[in-house]
Amino acid sequence: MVEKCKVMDKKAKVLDAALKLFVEFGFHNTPTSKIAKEAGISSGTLFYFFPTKDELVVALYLDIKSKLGCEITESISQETSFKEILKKYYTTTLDWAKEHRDEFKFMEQFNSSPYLKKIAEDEIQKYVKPLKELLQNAIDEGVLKNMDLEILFTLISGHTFSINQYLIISEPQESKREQIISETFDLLWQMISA
Amino acid sequence: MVEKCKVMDKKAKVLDAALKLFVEFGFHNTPTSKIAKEAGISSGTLFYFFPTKDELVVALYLDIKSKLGCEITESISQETSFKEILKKYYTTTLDWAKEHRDEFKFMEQFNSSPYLKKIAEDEIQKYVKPLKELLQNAIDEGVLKNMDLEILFTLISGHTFSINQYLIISEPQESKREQIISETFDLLWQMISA
DNA sequence: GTCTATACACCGATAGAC
DNA sequence: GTCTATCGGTGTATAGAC
Repeated sequence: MVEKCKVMDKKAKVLDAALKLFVEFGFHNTPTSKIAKEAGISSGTLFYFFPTKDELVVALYLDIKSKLGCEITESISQETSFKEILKKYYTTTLDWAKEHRDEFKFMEQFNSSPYLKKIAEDEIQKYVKPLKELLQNAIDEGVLKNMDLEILFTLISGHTFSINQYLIISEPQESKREQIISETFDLLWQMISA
Repeated sequence: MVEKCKVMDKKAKVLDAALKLFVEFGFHNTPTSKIAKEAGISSGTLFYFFPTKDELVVALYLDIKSKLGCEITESISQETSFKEILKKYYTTTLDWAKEHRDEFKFMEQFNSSPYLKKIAEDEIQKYVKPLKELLQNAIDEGVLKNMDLEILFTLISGHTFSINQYLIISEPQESKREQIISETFDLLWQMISA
């Protein structure tokens, strides 16, 4: 047990260091030697935990994805009406992105890179399936416009993503921020609700 | 003149080759030697035109940006009403993305990479300024909801971008495609119009 | 302007001691 | 599990002939 904790700790330190450096310099301009140094370990130890650099990159991505997934699942568990659930989805994602700026930036970089091919399709779907099921129900119940599920999903993701970009760049004060989130959710809702 | 044409031709070939390889393998997994080979020239010649690999990457980005900019400027010149202009903006962007898949994929990769820092802010703004002015006018005239210009711009870009992603992945038939574009534009319009 | 040949730095990964 | 030392491969960029 003690052993395992130690392992996780080192692994986590490597992932932390890698995240920080990847976001600043990009995957390729970040040598494993620098990651090891930043993590406070030797190069040999890094490769003991992650057999290749690629595996490290992928592991980091999956780690972040799962953390965000947990956060969202937890936050929506208390809501009941569909609109409230969706709003929670929206706000939680934006809040998480604010508190985990590097993680978001990294995911963005990863998603639009050829690395994405290395991830199995079902691994990707795992995190979006719950939301898609929710949306399908809402369509069936006449809460949302009767449109193609994939388009609907795309619209919501795109909206969330772009408002997130805006919030990151403009850095509004907390009260202003909440207002923007609330108002842009209303706009989204207006677009997709029946 | 003949000299200049020859130069442009070689440069263009390098940019073509680089685009193709970057999209498939990513920036870092594409050595300059392979770019030169794909372009049918020697490594030395490549560095004669582009002093560093970074400059090549940036030049490619600016080249693509400017081509898309031209296309849009041209296409909207004949429209008169604001709604028609915006729709033309929307459809032209999506059509261009369809015909220039690699270019779009590359821009996406570039935009979410640390390379973006290498581009001057005004260089980026150059291409978005015309649209922003248009939007400001529409707000002032009461055609669009009175909201923050930057948010409005973000919303439109995000919408366009995400529908583009959807169209690329789902590859609908031409008639279906046109229907999707038309309907999603209506959704966008519903969201932003006064 | 274009080529060939090559310098030389760097990086990912391994070997082997502890 | 962790370190140090190092190898082999690769990639950017240059030098110099044509």
